[in-house]
Amino acid sequence: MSEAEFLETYDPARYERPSVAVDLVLMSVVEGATAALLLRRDDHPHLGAWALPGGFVGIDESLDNAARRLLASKARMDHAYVEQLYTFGAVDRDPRARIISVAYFALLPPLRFAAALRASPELALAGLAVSWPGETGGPVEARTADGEALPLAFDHADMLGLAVLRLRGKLDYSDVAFALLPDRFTLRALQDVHEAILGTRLNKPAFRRRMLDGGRLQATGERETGASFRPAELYRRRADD
Amino acid sequence: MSEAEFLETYDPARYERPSVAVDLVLMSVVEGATAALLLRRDDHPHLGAWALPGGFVGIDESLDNAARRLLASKARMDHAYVEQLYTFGAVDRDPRARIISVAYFALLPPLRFAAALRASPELALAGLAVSWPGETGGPVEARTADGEALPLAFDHADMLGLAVLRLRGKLDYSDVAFALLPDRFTLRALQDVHEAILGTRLNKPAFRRRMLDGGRLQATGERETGASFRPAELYRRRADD
DNA sequence: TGACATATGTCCGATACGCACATAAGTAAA
DNA sequence: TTTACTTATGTGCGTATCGGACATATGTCA
Repeated sequence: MSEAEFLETYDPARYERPSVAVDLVLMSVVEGATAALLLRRDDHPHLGAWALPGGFVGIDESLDNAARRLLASKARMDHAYVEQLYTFGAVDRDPRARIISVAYFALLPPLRFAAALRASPELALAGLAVSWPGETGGPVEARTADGEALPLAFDHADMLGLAVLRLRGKLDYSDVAFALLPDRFTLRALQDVHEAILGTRLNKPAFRRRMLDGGRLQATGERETGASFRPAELYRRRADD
Repeated sequence: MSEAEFLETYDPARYERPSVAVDLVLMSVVEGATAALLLRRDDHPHLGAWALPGGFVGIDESLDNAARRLLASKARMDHAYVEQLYTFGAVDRDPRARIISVAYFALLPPLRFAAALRASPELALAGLAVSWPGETGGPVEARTADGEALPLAFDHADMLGLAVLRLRGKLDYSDVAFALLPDRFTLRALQDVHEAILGTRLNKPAFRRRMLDGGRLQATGERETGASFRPAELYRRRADD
């Protein structure tokens, strides 16, 4: 039997299949704290709770493309840093049906994040309240700017927790921090991003040394404007070799 | 409309659904090198190529349970270290149909690995030939003990590559190395596991200091037997506090 | 011109690591 | 019994890195 003949006789309908969805953690650092964009559910289940933007994966669409399509449709964004997080497959995670969800996260610099928020009025900004230190892991709460807790739908608190955990783990050896900053930024702004993600304060001289010796930064010779004190030099991410 | 009423009217069949499978990287360290268990395909597609053990996810079965079920059925094993790796969702990754595969890896100590190999004669031991240094990432080749390359089916070379990458990344701050060793082991055996995973040689006194100062080891007072030279002390993993 | 706030740079002590080397403790051969 | 041999175990030293205190630089603003 040739491969072509085999394919004609293969019947994938023999197995009952689950639905597959993608959920998207749209992250940024706003005023020194990590934040994500949430959608208030106006349908059952979890009516009134807050959920990550998501949608079902098309039958002719890769997982990565589904994530990018959601990024474009929910946040009117392209060219963001997008990475697959984890796949959630508990049987009862969605009471409607058996739905397996592949969680992705996307990193947006502050201006794009704010623009996405303006472009889609149904989106709300939620600050992430991480109650565990370091790389412990666990669910993460969402709060309004006033500190009010936003109830999260499904297992989305776990998705937020994994996003924070992944960011913390990749901070030292990848370029995720740069994806959360404009093209040009000061070392102080870079340190603010690190501190927001890690949830700790960092020693300033040591941080500067580490970044400058790391060779991933390039000085522009320009300085920030608008400061009422000595303006800091602007750096950009060095192009990959 | 109550949530119960909503659920009655919800129709998941509106969307055409992909099949969801789990593939399992059964890993160990054998004779100083990383190895995995492969299955020779006797069906189309990729007839004759080598594939990871895998299977479809039952409609009433969580992803984690599907991975454990495969571990039990393919390797007659339970109680192994099992962790989700990544979900592969390219549209054309399987010519039969749209099949999304959630890759898991399981870590087996050498004796269990050999027992699984004996218990399932259709399984073959494949050495992993990692052609990239450090945390670069990329596909990984499988070889027989003679060095002969085993052609891999589907995107399974990428799954093997991700398993190696994940192991390298977690080696320093997690207990994955202990999952690849018997209950009692010498520092030399622990170093061999580290070197096999990292693909580099490590400095012996520095490695010993790092492990002993790390506080995750507990000396047993016993010594290895059968060596024709000074026997090393046996350690065990310290119970979590 | 001087106060002020932050940026930038320097110095010092503590710690971790690579590495060379010394010593210990078994087996096996002389 | 003694000696050679091999690996385990321990020590000392130079180097790199980091936290932290401190000094200096450079802008705005009164």
